[in-house]
Amino acid sequence: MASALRPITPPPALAPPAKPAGAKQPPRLPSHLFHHPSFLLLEMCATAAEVRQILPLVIKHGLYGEYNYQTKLLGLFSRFGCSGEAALVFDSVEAKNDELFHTVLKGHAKGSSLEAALAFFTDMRCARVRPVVYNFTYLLKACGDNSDLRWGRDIHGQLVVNGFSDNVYAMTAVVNMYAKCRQIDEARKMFDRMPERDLVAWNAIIAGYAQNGMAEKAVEMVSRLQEDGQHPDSITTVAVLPACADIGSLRLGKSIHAYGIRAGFASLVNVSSALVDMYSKCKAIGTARLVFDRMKVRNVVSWNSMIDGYAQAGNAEAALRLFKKLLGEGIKPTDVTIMAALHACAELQDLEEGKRVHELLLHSGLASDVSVLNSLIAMYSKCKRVDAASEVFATMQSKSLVSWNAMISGYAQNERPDDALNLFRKMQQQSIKPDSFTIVSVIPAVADISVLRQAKWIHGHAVRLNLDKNIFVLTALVDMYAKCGGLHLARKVFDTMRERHVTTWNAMIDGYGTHGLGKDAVKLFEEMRSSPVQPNDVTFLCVLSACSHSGLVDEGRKIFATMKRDYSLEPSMDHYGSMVDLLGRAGGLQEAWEFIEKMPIEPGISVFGAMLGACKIHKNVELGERAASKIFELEPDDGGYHVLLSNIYATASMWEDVARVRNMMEKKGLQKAPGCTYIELKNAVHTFYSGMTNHPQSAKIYAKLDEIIDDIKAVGYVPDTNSIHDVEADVKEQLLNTHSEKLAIAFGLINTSPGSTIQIRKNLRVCGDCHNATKYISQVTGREIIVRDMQRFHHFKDGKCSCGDYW
DNA sequence: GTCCTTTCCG
Repeated sequence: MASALRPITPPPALAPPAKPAGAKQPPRLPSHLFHHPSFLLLEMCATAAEVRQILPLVIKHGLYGEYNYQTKLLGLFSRFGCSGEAALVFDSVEAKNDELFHTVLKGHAKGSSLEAALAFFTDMRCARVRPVVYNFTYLLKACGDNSDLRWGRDIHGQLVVNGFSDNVYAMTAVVNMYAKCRQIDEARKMFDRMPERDLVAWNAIIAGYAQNGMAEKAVEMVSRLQEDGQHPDSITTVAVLPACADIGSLRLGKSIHAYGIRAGFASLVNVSSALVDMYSKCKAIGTARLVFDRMKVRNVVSWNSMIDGYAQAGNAEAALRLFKKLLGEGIKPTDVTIMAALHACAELQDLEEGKRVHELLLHSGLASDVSVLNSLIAMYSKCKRVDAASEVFATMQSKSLVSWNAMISGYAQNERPDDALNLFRKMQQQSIKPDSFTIVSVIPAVADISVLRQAKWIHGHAVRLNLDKNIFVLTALVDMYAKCGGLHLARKVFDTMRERHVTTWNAMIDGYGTHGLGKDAVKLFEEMRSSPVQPNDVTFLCVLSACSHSGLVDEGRKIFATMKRDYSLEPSMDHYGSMVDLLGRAGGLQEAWEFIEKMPIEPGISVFGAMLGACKIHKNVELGERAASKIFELEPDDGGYHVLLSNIYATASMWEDVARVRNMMEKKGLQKAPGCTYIELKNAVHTFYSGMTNHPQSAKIYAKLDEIIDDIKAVGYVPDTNSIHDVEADVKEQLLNTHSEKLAIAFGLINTSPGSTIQIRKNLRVCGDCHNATKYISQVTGREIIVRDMQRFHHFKDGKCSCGDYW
């Protein structure tokens, strides 16, 4: 547009002859001659800057005093939110007639702010100008667009006072306003009160239902309008198609498509775009693409519908391909385009592509769009770049609730639970009220910290916010309680739920599994099979790992077989890994190896990893070496697997091989993640590393540990020094005795009252000697000790562990 | 001159 304005000199043929300085003004044009080029240019203006560019031309030709020009300029300035300039023009008009007031009001209502429109409306009433119907329709539209229910009601009241309550136009606007302000029942009430309803009124109520999540009602109203003797038009179609998508009824969507074809408007851009959207939301992405490809005319909404359709369907590659095609065709992306592209980058965890979209966004004029920036936060978080996300969050000029939620979720997903919780507190300090998304984002952070007291604290928040009926919140609570050691609380929440998602069942089954209650996991899985919700691929991972942790080999085998047979689910690499774990852990190393050889897909790292772990438990050097060599081919730089292999050698006292692996690690610069154990005490989480002496209570802790070790030795504890070499026997013992698990337990014993449960968390797998020692400690102290490690829970009580020493 | 399609955080 700006470039179209560059030659602001009118064409010579129409330009008035140049006048020497001091010559008298050109004669005023009669008002019907407003087709002067400058008037046309004004009509083309899309920004205030463009109007200002043309204004000198208007003045130069003495047209500024023309009534038509004044009206036009007023309309433009008020539309572009330039109230000062609008007031200037307005004041310069000598004889202000009603029409002038109406034009200005329209401008304000259509383009600039609702406040400006309302203020002007008040001025207009003060000037005793009689309002007309479309004053109200414009004002109501502005109220609806701003979701301003209070002013909407006010204007509705004034409309009634002025006697327009039987006017179809006015009442349609009222219906629309209430629907946009999410007062769909009130909208319906007004609709029912209308003395007569034209198609536009019907369309308004249909769209209202569709936009308020009442898809069935929207569909019902389409039937009613036909009973009323009217015929749905293209707008009806466009309004009701999102409702079909909402219901997920392809059949219904197709019948509307067919109607559109019969009625001859199926190929309109808006209808086709809505069809693309409907088909992709009804999981018929191929049909969506077919409709899209057949479109003769497409607008950016058509592209957005298709791109987002792919992104939502999980076909991120196709989404990005189409996004690039859109850019290639020179179409200007909108906020929705960018959001869909970012969504696809997040899904693929494609940071480089994500950065390119970010770059594009900076030059697109959408750089301060809150929704787009929220998507950017999500994209960086999913690509494991939470610091980049946090930078976006910090520099946003305005934030919405979604921004806070996205950032909290980003921290929670990236193992930064403390940052997630701090942000959750901060938003409340700023009086921003959390919603169900916030709670669902914070809960995994609490689960990560694994402190039951905090779990109850966040649950309390959910209750106070009245969000404890939300199925997503409840599912997150089930998962969290299980991960915080409160398995019975998880089940309690689970049992109160009237509706459950597949993820709800998965969380509970996995909870039983990680707590070593394999039989309960299988039982719940059977219950699920006869429930309305059917298992998915994740369900099988949960139940198979539950079987594995409890040694339920036959059950696991049977369940694995049902996967494909009963549910047509193709086992993934992780499922095969679970099966190898199940067989191998139970001692069937040969069977596990044969299972790997018979796999229909090329076995990957998770499969050999499970094999290696089983070899460690059952001290099988030969198969362990074979599994390890496969792993090092696939992933040469993982420290954890090197340590596992070296431990297998150590258990077999093959010290030269231990040294060889350690050497290899050193050469590759690999390190074993340092083991550490967390324990919470009075709102603070204490972290212990092996051998650390810089804790304030170190002296007391080591003294307590000495005392305890003596006690447990007296009842039969023998330190397992097998895996240590090259040092004297007493040093070996000393090394074992300073493991982080033991330090944390000693700390717990000192600082908690006798008889209370001690709960700790280890970042890696719990060590064999510590596991054994903890059993004895539970016996001699009469304490219950709950240990969460990387994989599962161990409940120690009266000298026994819930895992049955099988982990 | 009133009605409509694509949207971020589980």
